[in-house]
Amino acid sequence: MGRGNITIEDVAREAGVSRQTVSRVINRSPNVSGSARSRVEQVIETLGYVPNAAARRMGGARSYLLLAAIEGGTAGELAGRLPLDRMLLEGLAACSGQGYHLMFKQISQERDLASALTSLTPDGIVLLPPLDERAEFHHMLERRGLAAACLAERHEHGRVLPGLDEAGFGEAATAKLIEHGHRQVGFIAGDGDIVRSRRRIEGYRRALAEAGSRAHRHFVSEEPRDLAGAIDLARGWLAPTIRPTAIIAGTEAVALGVLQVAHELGLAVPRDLSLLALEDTSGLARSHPPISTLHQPLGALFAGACMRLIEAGEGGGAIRPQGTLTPAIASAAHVFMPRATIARAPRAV
Amino acid sequence: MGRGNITIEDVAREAGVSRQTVSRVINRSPNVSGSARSRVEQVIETLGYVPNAAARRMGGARSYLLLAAIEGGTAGELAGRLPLDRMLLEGLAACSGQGYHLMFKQISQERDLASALTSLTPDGIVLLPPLDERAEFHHMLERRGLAAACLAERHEHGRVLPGLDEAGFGEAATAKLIEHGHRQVGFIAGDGDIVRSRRRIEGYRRALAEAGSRAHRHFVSEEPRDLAGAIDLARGWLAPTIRPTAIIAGTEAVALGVLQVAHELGLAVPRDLSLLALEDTSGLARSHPPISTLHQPLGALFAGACMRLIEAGEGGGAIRPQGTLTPAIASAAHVFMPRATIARAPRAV
DNA sequence: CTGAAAGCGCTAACAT
DNA sequence: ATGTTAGCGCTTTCAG
Repeated sequence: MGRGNITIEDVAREAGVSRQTVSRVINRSPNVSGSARSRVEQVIETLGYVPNAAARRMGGARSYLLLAAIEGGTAGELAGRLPLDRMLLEGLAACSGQGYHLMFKQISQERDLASALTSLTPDGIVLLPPLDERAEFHHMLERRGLAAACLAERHEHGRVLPGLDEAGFGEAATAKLIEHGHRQVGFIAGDGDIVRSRRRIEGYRRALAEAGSRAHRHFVSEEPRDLAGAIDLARGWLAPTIRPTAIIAGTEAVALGVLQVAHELGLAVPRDLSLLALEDTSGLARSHPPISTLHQPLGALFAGACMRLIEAGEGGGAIRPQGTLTPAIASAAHVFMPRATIARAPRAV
Repeated sequence: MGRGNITIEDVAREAGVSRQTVSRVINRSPNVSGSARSRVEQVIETLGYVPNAAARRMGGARSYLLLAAIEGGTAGELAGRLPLDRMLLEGLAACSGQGYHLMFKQISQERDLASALTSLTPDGIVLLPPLDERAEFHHMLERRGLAAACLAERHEHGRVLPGLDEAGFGEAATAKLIEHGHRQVGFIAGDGDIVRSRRRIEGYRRALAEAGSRAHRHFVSEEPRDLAGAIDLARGWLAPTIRPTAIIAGTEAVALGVLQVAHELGLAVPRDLSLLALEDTSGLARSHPPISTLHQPLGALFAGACMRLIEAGEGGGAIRPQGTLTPAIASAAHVFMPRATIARAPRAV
């Protein structure tokens, strides 16, 4: 027994069957008689047997390991890019529910990916943004026949591409306000991923242009704003007579800042000003009034990606290449949290 | 070559040595001639060889895997307890720098721990709070001869116990304010881990009592406060003539709330009111004025715990039991970030 | 449906 | 200093 752990051998002996039968039971092979199966399951329970993951992999089968690839950079640099804490917890829940393990790894170059793959031989890999846009990575994975997944897919030029649809996200947020009669909609980017902010603004512009508004020429702040920056900007926008009737805030800090300025200026929210935040935090749920959000549920999207990878693996023993992955149906790309900061636009501006 | 990966065998053949010599090179064994070593290293580089982690474990040696045990619960429940995103990133950096892998796992009961250990056979395990106080877990690890580490240790009743010294943390924060002449120091707990908040308050009380103050009888809020709650409370405290001259805020939200109330009431910060937050976030660094913090660098503490585990393993081939772990010298238990919200107490209250 | 044999890639232990 | 041998625990063959 080597290090004293209970092995498949122990279970086999105790149950009076061969190792192979035990193996079939733990791998849910159909070719096991009911009696043998129940006996083995009984012994497994009694002995508290747990298969050794490394040995399992060595047998040449699945590794029951999923890899989540994070972009390179220090903790400080990556701060706020992705809600890694939620993704970790929700991904863990999805994986361990299926008997899978989950491991995160920072990947900068192709060789990092190659090392991780040969060293760990995962059954699948989730390319977290912005790695999901690196064609080289997809190629390498395809070459190795490894299942890959992204948080979501976007539709562009009639094609389906990997990556979050940030433009669509910005568009949807804007549409939500337009629905309520707003035309003078402002957009303030928060600090975080600048690239993603830009894309959201594209969508915002598109939606406003289609609605015949020109607000996107005056009321956009592309540069990242923190609380103080948002406050400064909001004062400039909201004090004049001609002002936005609704503002989209990229982050919690921006939303709180705008809300504060509205208070200062005596603007009632949402009567005089509607407010929509693009991330969902506890602070927003508890402000006065609580702030409505349209956000990407990245934790759920990540868990969904893990599930798809697992299903792809379970499918036929062999792991299907990335192309055959089922679409991200598990969770919506964005979720609206109606709270108390969206109302119909006032008649005149 | 099985799945097409380069194995130690390929390297050995190419370098004209035995597998064992290659193994010795990658494991930094001293018993290799310079010529053989350089030849092997050359081939490894050329072929891009990376050892297979599973096979390495199977060889009976180290697994080069560290496990971080998180308490059970959903992502929502655990929100804000621990800065898992930072810990993940900083831990990853520490581990991968040493050729180690890092895996997080939620552990609720003993059997979860047992499963994780037999399934993954990690070389060491970090018990994240509050798991670090579960004696059963320590016992199990000791029984298995597995190295364990916590984020930090605390000193209590003359004994060294696992776990963060939350009381000492609260005490240090209070002392910092007392140093500046404050006696009327308030404490507002944020939402998050209630148990930890309580302990901090213990330390806070102790420090004030020793300084001969009775402020801790009036100006303590044990119950978790969010932004709105903090604002309500702060209004009650700061409007009267007899009021705290300094406030310790458990979280960012609380600190920002207090600051807002100070503004409302025309209290200058820090002239009329000093403010110290117990967590360090970008929002605090950017408020007006930026808020001073005394915080636990949990990311760094976690990375330090990983390093200690790795060193313990490297030490003598066999992994040393937990008792022999070196203390957490890598990083201080708390870090003071002087910004602009602490000043000497006003003369009269 | 079940068992026996062979081997995954690596490293301890033992030789040399 | 280096090579040889024997597994680690499991799963894939391939036979019954």
